[in-house]
Amino acid sequence: MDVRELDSPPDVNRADCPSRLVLEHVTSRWGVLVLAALLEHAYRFSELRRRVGGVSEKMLAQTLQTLERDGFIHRDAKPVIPPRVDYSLTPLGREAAEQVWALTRWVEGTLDAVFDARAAYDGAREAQRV
Amino acid sequence: MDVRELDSPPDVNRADCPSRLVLEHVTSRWGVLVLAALLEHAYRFSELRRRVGGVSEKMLAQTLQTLERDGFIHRDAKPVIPPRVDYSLTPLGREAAEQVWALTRWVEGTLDAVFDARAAYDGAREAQRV
DNA sequence: CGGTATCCGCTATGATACTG
DNA sequence: CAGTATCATAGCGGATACCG
Repeated sequence: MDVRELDSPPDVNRADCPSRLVLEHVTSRWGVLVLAALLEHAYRFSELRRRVGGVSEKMLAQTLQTLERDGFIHRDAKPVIPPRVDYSLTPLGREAAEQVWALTRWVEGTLDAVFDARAAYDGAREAQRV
Repeated sequence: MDVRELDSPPDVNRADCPSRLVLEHVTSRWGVLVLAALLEHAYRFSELRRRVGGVSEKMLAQTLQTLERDGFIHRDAKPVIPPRVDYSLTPLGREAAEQVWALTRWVEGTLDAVFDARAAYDGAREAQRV
């Protein structure tokens, strides 16, 4: 990975860059949490809804559809009554999930440092205002 | 405008989990691109604005303030006329930037697979509708 | 159970104008 | 140059109701 590659063909810098969209799908508010949950094991719809705190049916369905369409999630709808649908990660989705999960863990590990930084920032601002 | 936010107890699954917020800061639309740019070298405000395609002054300022407050970015305002302000990564910010940059590169590398998956998904839907 | 359809408020984002 | 202030708007996300 060479950062200098960004210099001339800065695709990521174009507003319509397609990778930006995929990135936003996997790093979206619910995308991160869904991927993280499915890293454990497969989940049914309502299980997933309980597992991921605070997500509405609509947003869960939407997130799952987006990630399924991108090839990150496999949807297995069983033709039984009552309906049963299992969601799991595809190999591609597992890679994605591991990346965002690593990032999540890193963030959690640096939370203390972030809080310190915020306190320093806010403190400096407060002092300046007086 | 107050950059500060409310803090709350841990657990990624809770909607008010603070790490979720930090994660959203670094993976935000402009956060990703700003961090990636600063991975190269320090930038001035307007340089950064040109470097990151399509960002408004307002959003760039807001993104920089948020990331500065979290301790990811260092702001160096020189008391000269005309004003000159340099932005660079802190050690913590460099770690963050490397993570999101890795994720970005991974996404770019899987774009073809994602497009294939989308074509298959859309094709199946189309066939089903007929 | 596992969704879809509809309405709607809120916030993130953006365009423009202005300031130190 | 490096922002801030103001206003306008699109679309994210939630609540609710309904369907197979």
